[in-house]
Amino acid sequence: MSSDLLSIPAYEQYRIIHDIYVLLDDGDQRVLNNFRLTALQYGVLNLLDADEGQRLTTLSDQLLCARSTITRIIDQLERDGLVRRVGDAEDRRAQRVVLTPKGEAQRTQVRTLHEDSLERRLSILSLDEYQQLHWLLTKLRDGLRAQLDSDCYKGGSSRS
Amino acid sequence: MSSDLLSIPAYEQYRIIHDIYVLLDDGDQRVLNNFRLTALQYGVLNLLDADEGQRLTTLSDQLLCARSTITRIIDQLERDGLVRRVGDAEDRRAQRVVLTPKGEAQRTQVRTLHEDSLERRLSILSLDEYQQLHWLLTKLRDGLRAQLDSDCYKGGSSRS
DNA sequence: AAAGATTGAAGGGTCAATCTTT
DNA sequence: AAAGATTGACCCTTCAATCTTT
Repeated sequence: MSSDLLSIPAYEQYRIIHDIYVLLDDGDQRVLNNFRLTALQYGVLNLLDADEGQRLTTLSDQLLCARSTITRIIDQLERDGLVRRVGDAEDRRAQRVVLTPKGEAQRTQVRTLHEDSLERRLSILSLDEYQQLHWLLTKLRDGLRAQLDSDCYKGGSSRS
Repeated sequence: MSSDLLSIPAYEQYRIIHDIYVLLDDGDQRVLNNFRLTALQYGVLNLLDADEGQRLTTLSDQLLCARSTITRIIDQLERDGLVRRVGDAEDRRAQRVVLTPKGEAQRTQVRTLHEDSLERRLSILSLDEYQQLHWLLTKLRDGLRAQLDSDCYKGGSSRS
C-alpha cells in the first residue's frame, strides 16, 4: 500500500488524525475546565474503581505517561478527597488507588457531561459511517499497541 | 444514531480515538526527540515557508494553541537559526515568520524520517481500509471544524 | 539487581496584563 | 476600541536521582 499512486500519503493521514485529536481535545478541555480537571486527571479517574485498587505503575502504563506524573496526579486527587491510597498487603512497595464516594460521584457527573458533549460532536457521522469508523479504528489501535515494544523507531524510547 | 442498541457508545468511540492519538504521539516523540523538537515546534516548521511569511496569529489559530506559545516557539526556533522574523511592511503591528535555509533543510530531514516512521506504523491497514478511513476521518474533521465556533459546550471557551 | 514509588530541577504551554499599531 | 505581539507568573509533565522493598 505504500507507493501506490492512488494511495494517500501517510503524512496526510497522520495530519487528519492529529487535527481530529486537537479538535476533540479542545472540546474536552472546555468540558473538563468546568471541573478544574486536566485530561490526565480525568483519565485516571476513569480507570479507577471503588472496590479494587489500581497500582500507580499500571495507571502510568495505560495512560502512557511518566511514573512521576501519576504520583503527582494522585497527590492532587487525594488532596481533593477524590481518591485514596491503600498500601498493598502482598507487596509493601506498591500502593493501590481507589475512588472515594466523593470521587465516584464526581466521576459519574463528569463522565455524563463528557459523553453528552461527545454525542453531539460525533453526530457528524451517520450510524453506518460511525460503525465503520469504529471497526477501522479498533484495528488500527490494536495494531499500534502491538508495535509498541517492537522498537521500530529511530533512536531509543522516551519512556522511563 | 444516538440511542440505538446497535450503536457504539460515544465514549467508547472517543476512547479509541484518544488511544490512537496517544499511541501516534508517543511514536512521534521518539522520532522528534532525535532532533530536540517538540510536536508543536515541528508543527510550526511544517506550516512555514521560505518565501511567504506567516503571521504568528495565523500559526496559533491553525495549531489551536495560545498566542504566547507561538511567540516563545518562534523565539526558540530563531535562536536556533531555523526561522527568521520579518516585519510586515503593510501592517507594522505584525511579524512574518520565514524559514532560513538551515530551517528548510532541517524540516525536510525531519519530515522524511517522520513520514517513513508513519508509513511503517500505519501499514497496519490495507489500502482499501486506509482509503475508507481517510474518507471517514476527513468528514469527521471538517464537521468538527465547523462546530468550533458554534459554542455547543457547557461553559465558555478556553482560548484567548 | 530490579521494581514500585517519590522528590527536586527543568522545560513546555497557558492565562492575564501590557505595549504598539491600526 | 480592537488586533498583533510580547512578557511574567503559574501549572502540568518529564527526567534524573533517591528510597524502600522484593
